[in-house]
Amino acid sequence: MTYYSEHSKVWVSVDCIIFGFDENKLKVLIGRRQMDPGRGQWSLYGGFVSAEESIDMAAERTLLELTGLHNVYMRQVGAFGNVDRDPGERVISIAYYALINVKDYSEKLRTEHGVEWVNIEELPQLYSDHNQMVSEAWHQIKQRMRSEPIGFRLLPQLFTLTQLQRLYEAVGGEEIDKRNFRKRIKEMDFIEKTELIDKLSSKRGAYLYRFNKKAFNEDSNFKL
Amino acid sequence: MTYYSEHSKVWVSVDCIIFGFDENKLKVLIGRRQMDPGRGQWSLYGGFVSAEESIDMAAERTLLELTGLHNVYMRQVGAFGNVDRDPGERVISIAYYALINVKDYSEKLRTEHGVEWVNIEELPQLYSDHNQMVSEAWHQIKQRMRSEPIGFRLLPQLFTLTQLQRLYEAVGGEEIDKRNFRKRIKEMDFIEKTELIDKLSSKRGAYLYRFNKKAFNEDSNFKL
DNA sequence: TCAAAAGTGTTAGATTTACACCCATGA
DNA sequence: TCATGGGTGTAAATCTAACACTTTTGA
Repeated sequence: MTYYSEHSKVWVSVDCIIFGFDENKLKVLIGRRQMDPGRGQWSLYGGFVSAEESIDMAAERTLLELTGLHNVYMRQVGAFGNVDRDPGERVISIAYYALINVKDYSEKLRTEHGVEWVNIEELPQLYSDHNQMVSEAWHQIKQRMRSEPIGFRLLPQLFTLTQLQRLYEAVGGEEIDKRNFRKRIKEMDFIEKTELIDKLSSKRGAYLYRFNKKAFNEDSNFKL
Repeated sequence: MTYYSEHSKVWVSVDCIIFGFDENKLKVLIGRRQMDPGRGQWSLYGGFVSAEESIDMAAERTLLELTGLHNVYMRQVGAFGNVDRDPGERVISIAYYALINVKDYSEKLRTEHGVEWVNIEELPQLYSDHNQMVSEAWHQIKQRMRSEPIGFRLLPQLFTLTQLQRLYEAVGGEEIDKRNFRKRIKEMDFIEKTELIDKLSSKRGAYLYRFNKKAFNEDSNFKL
């Protein structure tokens, strides 16, 4: 308290927009808020930033606490700091989004925490300014997914081209021409066709592909 | 202190990356830090967020304090929150960038505050993580200037096409073909040619243009 | 008279978009 | 046998990028 003691401090929290992709829809993980004020309202999952951790670490810790997952793709959305954004106290919150494969999140843990995957187009009203955070995060991944190969984080390691296309359609919010899409994919050598065939989603079966991160780092140019 | 009292609070500050354009260069306003720790180091201009103001208001207040300017284009860059980013105490800082016309900032006020316009390519080492803030802010305006007509904020109301081109070159960091540039400008009807001629920067003289905001809002499609 | 900046069109190449049919299989 | 999703190529249109000379005028 030596330098800045004449200034007042505030609570700082992090809120996580956890994106998943399932049933051809972009989903967000939300739950009922467990504390006052606003107990019982739909909400993003968040937590307070403690004195000994960076804001990035706080976001990672919060995500880990909820999902048990490490090494997740997370990026900051921005700080939300209206004075009355939280109905209880003055809290500044920093939003982060995370991209996970829904299959990596155990149903058991999910239900234990009482959170649910909800279609991003059908979100209920959320606590505080959380809807705004989600919109902003969605906007950001829309942009970023065109120029960086981050979409794969939302898919299993092996995926079909149709799955990949549906993902891009769900995030971008509009249909994509199948042939044009596949043409562009074929130009990216780091999206590798395997000899494996997925028989779950069609009778004929579809080739499974994988994203080769190492090949991407050498070759590295992505554009969709 | 009723709801969240078990959690610790932190100081939150705002730091302003104030961009200007002069002598065909993108410039940033920096000054010598007036307080400990780090007194005397080159630094962005900033201030603490008080309990009664939003973070956006804190940024506006800080900018007003330094420049006397209202209604400036300001956007949040993001939150910077490493534990030891500030050498004195744990402070989370939210960076904002502002775009101003250097002519709108009186030399008198500027010297009173002891700040200077420095070419963004030639910035010295700045206090704390301020260089990182500047890089990130620069990156963001580079992106945004291609899709939104915000560059005009850095120019006088009346400007020549060469000035506009030099601005885009300075921000983008690469040369632009003159004819292609002017072709695209001509397609945007909200960039209006006036009958006025600027004789300062060339012997022959160049037509002055103005950005018509109202026309833009009706017509509205910008791409550079 | 010459240096310095203003102003002006065309063309080749690259990129983007639109579009329709056959294939393989399980039910 | 038929409904379902998998897989494939071409052509027109649009966009982008490259490029050079004439004009004006103050010094």
